Amino acid sequence: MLDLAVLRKNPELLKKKLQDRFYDIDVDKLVEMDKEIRKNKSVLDELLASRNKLSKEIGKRKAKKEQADDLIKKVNETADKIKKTEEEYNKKHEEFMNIWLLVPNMIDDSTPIGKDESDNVEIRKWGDIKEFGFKPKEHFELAAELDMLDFERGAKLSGSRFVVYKGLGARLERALINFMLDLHTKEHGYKEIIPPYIVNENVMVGTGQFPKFRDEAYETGGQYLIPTAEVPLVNLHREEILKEDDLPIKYAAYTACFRKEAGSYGKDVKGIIRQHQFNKVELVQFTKPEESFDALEALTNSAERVLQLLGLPYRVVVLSSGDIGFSAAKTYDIEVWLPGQNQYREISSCSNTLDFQARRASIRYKGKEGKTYFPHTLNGSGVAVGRCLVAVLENYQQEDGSIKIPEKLIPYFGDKEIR
RNA sequence: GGAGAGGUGGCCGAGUGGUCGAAGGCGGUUGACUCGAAAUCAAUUGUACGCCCACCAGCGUACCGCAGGUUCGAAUCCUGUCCUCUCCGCCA
Repeated sequence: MLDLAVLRKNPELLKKKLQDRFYDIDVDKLVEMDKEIRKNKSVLDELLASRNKLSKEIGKRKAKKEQADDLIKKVNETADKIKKTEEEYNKKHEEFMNIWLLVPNMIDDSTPIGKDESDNVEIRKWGDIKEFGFKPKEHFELAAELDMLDFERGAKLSGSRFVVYKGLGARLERALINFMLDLHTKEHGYKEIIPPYIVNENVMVGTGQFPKFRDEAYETGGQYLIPTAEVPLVNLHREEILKEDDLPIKYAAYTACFRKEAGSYGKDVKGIIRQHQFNKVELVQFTKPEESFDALEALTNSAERVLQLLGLPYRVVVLSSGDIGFSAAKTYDIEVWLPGQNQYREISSCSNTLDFQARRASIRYKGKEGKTYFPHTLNGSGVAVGRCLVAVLENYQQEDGSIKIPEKLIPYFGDKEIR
């Protein structure tokens, strides 16, 4: 949620920012609605004030055992008007919020303007792309030969886009999770969290999934399966006022994630690149506003270190205005090199949402002088575990179809190779 | 799943229809004392929205889990709902 001050003081800026994202929202109408709501509020407050005053007067008279019928009559005359004004105010306010919650964050000036992912800008590359003396296979071919992934049985149990990890496949996934969590908690200063996987509706609103992306979420008994640990981690401090000294707060969590992937029909149908359920290690930070962009760099670097230590080549791109997510002002995607696909694929997405989520979830902190502020929230994958497993398989495959395990992962995996 | 108790400000805790945004305590902040700290004393200390002025400030409204209702007036009464705790049952 944006600061209403933008709407009141600089609607032209908001219009431009929405245009950059190719959003079609009637800003003038919002300005008009906001004005009307404030007017209503003033009228309502005055009515209530006069009622309160009279009621107190009645109380005083009754205490003195005096008649107050004339005052009661007077108050009763305004009762109808108060009710009507209040109802109208509530209705208008709700109408306004229904639209306001659909307004995306304003992109930062460093976010390139562009219509989609083809306008993302490469920032840097890391690692040497290995020359194979043979045609590298895709991960699902390798996994099939090594009996690591079972798509048929995944489909039997749960339908398409579900998979069963088997044997060394399951072990490799688990090793990656532990490796990542240890790295972030022991070396990057994150506190490990195991959050609930099912959350309430307002929690989904807090991080920006709802109301706009309701179709993406699995619902269960009026609650929702988390599409990312970002949701419970950011909302951990919803409706709280933190202390300035508490910041920055850094959380890391491994969770399964659940997404309906509506609208991605026909995309990535083979393998585990796009699943309804997948594992992810997530990083979240709460920072002071002036520190959030430095924190975004640090958070992205922390995610990159996972790939560096595993020896997986990648590049970092900054997302364009047409590709960036709803809540983010600036986002770096980390794309890992997949030799089997012969292309870079997203393995992490690191975003600064500024105070957008903090406002939605009502997360504040009290500064040293006693004023309350909204912290900035950041989130990033550190990294997507399934896609990381794909990257390990494809980058470390040998001509005979076996997989070498990256040096740093061996203590976690317990073997030097899979064959 | 059954039975009972309870949800009040950062925390503890009083308050059962009227000057209660709410006693008291703890904590926080500021000042005095002190070379400094502790102790002590004094003052101050909720959130959101709106109005007004932006030097400090000031005014109004709402909020005592949440949503309704009764009433001139609700933290207090009524209804619904959510949550927490205790005991029993079940269970990883």
